[in-house]
Amino acid sequence: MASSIPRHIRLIVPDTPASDPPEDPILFRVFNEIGIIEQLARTAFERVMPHGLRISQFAVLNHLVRLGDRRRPADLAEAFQVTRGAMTNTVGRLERLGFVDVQPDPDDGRAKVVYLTQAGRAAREDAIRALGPELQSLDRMIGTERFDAALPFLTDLRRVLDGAR
Amino acid sequence: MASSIPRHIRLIVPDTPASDPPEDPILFRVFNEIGIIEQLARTAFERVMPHGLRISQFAVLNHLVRLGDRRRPADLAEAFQVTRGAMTNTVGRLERLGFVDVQPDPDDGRAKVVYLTQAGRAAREDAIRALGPELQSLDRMIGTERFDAALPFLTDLRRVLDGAR
DNA sequence: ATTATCTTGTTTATCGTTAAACTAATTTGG
DNA sequence: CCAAATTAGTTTAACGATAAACAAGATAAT
Repeated sequence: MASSIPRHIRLIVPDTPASDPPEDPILFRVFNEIGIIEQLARTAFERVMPHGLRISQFAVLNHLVRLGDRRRPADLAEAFQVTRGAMTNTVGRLERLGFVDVQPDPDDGRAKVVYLTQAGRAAREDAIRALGPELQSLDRMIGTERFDAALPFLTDLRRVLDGAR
Repeated sequence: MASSIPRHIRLIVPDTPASDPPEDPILFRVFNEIGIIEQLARTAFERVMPHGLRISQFAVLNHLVRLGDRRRPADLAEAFQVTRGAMTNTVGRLERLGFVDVQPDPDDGRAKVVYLTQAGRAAREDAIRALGPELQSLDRMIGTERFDAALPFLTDLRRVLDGAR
């Protein structure tokens, strides 16, 4: 068995000499890759992100610019599939950075409403500019078509996982 | 503009009435889905996992069973693309659970070697059994072929991201 | 040989996340 | 109309991860 081979010989003898390495089932492998990609992408993006923005914070800024601000934290939590506690944290940090303005909801005493500030819009532009080269490089190395082709699968997988909660 | 519509009317009036919602670039959308999937899958799996095992801990157990134990923590960290600090934590927890045995490496005074215990092998079996229904359900809902089709893209994407560190 | 460099593993601080417990406000049903 | 149930947001504890600084052993170079 492989684990009884002395260390200094293992540099020469391959790990699984006779038989192929036993493969994980396909679903394992897919989720494993997804987990690693998430980690690598997050750290790569956050490395170039301006203002010390995290992906989660940028995502909220981006959402507010694209779909309009005046959103309640609960709606943002829903949109990003995170707990409200997580969104409390994210919105609080954006507020301390001066990128959003949080007001009580005049129509609902429990709720708050999140508004973008001009600084927030600018920060989002900065972030998109900073992310550009990184994304372009990935686009060149992989090919847009393959991202296009993968999206429906990922969307369906997300929907199914989301439905099963 | 949409953001000036009173709250009680927004239930009737769609968010983006005239124009379609501006779409994020395809790469954004792919990474966004991947991030959400990672989160949902991790919590779904850990909910059914026995012995309070985390995905990261199960992944190490599984790796040791499949590829053989007697691995150094640095190699495990490399294999899973995590920092050594993270692996110190994971291996330490597995050790406290009695699922691995950690010995000093006789060939290298800096290093350690991780061995599986019988309890570790059994725990991995338990986990695979517990994960079964969850995975089968996903398989039925999505279709194995689509997982097969997606894997090469994910593997390439992971490799590119990994190479760009 | 000795020094400089690299490598292994740990520790500390920081972060985002979940889960669960909690407060306060709104909505629903008798 | 009022009690019960739901909803919005916060807080706390636990966890896994990164990054950076560190100690100690191994390797390489001169």
